[in-house]
Amino acid sequence: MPGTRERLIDAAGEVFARRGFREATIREICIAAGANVAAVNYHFGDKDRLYLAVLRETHEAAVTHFPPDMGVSDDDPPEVRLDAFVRSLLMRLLHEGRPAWHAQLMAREMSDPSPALEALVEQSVRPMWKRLTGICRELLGEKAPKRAVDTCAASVVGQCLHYKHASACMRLLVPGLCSEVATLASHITRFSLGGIEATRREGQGPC
Amino acid sequence: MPGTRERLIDAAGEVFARRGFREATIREICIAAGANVAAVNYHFGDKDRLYLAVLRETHEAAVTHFPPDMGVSDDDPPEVRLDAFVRSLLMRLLHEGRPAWHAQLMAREMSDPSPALEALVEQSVRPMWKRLTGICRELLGEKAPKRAVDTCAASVVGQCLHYKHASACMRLLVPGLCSEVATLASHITRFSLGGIEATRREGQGPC
DNA sequence: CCATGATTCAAACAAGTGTTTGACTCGCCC
DNA sequence: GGGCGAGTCAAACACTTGTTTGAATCATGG
Repeated sequence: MPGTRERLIDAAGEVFARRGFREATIREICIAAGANVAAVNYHFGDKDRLYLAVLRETHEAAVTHFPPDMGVSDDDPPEVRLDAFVRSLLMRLLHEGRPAWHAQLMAREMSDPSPALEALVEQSVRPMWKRLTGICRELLGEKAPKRAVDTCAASVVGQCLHYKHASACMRLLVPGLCSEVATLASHITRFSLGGIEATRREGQGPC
Repeated sequence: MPGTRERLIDAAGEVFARRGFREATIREICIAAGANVAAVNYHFGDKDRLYLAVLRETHEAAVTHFPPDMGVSDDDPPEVRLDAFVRSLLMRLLHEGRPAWHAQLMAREMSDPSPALEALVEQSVRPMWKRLTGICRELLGEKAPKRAVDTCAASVVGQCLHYKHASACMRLLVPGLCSEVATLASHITRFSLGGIEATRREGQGPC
């Protein structure tokens, strides 16, 4: 049985990912960790610093378990790297268990920011964003305007995050749609490649 | 000066849209409405029924102010109707003020459901979903599998909702991107038409 | 074995929440 | 004017939240 501090981070990761920072209660976390309510204050100071510790802790677990490049190299064609990016993000968002906590915490921070958002964006989100915009720029061509690159990247991550953010609604609307992650990833990649190609053609003007 | 009941619904619409059902407090709503805390209990019974009243009230304001067809007819080509759908949804989500409350409440319900989600889906979301899947089916061709129709529709609304759900994050990532609604709508329409076309080609298999 | 510091515990605390109460005010009809 | 019902109000209630407290327990080195 690991120490109380580790059990608290484990339990807090699960509860924060499932209920969000505000909805999660220290009592629920401590019960799940088999610890006393005062343990959080003793080991971390307060709820905020426990949350920051969880963000720091889960970051590594996420990148090692779901490498953002999924094993493809920077020399592979951008279509392959886009597919790897989508597949990695979707798996992080929809998987269950510890390695998925970090992406789910990021998704929650986006739709309901806590004071930790800014640090989280700089630490975790911006590197992924840079990777994605790099892929998009390659697909759009070097002379594509920055705005086209950004909106295309937003379209890609918007499709992926939708299955997390609106999962409760989608389950009611189209039962069973969110279950097959691999199929969803294939669709999003194909859809996005088509969308990026259409954006590229538009930028070149009529010919 | 309208009656207390009307002022409460007005204030509650603004507060619920901005803070969500759980984060909004009766006291904040009552102060904004210039009413006593007991007024909610007197006029609506409890917080839940005030929330339901707000959902009912704002629904009409939304559809009359931002008609989902934006004036285009069912006989217009599906490309035009898709553009109208995207533009209408995006304006609802990103505008400020009373007519936008309903869409923002829907967006909040999706990412953080309250007991009212199911009723809201049946009343407001499913009709819009039916309209969108109809457009997608037309673009994909009649023999397109149901799953392709659903995933394409999800890709379209996912892109739109992203600018609402992740607005705090996107503001940090790409300042200024979320400001020009009309440009965003044009991009999403073009991107989606390209994505749907790619999905259609895939469905027909190699030729 | 015991002293000392780290850790745990039940209990309490202060602040905030939705809700209820009972007195009070106001307008209206007989 | 008097009674009456609808509406309003300050105050309190019951409950949950994060946090603190001070004693009890444990572990470890002398």
